[in-house]
Amino acid sequence: MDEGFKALADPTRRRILRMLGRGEMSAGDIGKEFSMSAPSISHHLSVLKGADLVEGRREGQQIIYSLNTTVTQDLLAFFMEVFPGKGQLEETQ
Amino acid sequence: MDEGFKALADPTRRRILRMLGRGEMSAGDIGKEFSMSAPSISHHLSVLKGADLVEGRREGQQIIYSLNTTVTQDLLAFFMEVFPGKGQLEETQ
DNA sequence: CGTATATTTAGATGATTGTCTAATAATCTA
DNA sequence: TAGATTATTAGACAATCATCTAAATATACG
Repeated sequence: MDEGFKALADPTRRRILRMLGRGEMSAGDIGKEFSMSAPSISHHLSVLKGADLVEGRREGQQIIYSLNTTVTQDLLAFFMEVFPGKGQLEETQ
Repeated sequence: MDEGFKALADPTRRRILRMLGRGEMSAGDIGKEFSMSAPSISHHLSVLKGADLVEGRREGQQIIYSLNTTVTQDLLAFFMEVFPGKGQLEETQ
């Protein structure tokens, strides 16, 4: 879970997760939305993959990335433990 | 919000948050549960305070720390945006 | 096969981070 | 006021991190 939180600590990676939350994308298409070199994006994708937050599959020349929700529960569980009763967004005004 | 996620990226700080989730504690009592110098703990508390995740008040010689939930919603909102429908822990098996 | 396209890997570099010891600050009490 | 206790600040250092360019890998297509 440490890797999960570390992966979330970078704004570029959080933005990538938000993008993938709207649907899967190729590495290249992800990179197009950032003013950053392709290797840097590849590095971030690798960190996200290492944290099991995304997964990638090859499709021809491209690699298609999508969310991997397997560790989501672990991350949320931390919030529930620390901030009980805040998980349901009940008190969002 | 960036500071919030950065603050969560360290296991010592997450453990401090869990401890404070069970009730407020003085800096010294927090430090006693770690094999780490007092200045290091103080540094972590400062990071947590800078991220608005905890707050501290002086009480005599001690400084009492407690959770500050003001940014919890922002952090949770990120999860909701990326992983919609996972917030209620409905699918926890 | 040879070239173009898509992506990753390798290696370098500057910035940030976590930790430590030593010193400082704030409060209490005799 | 002097000494003890609690906690922070200052400064140093090694490790990690985000980024870059250059090179390598993988696939597609003529």
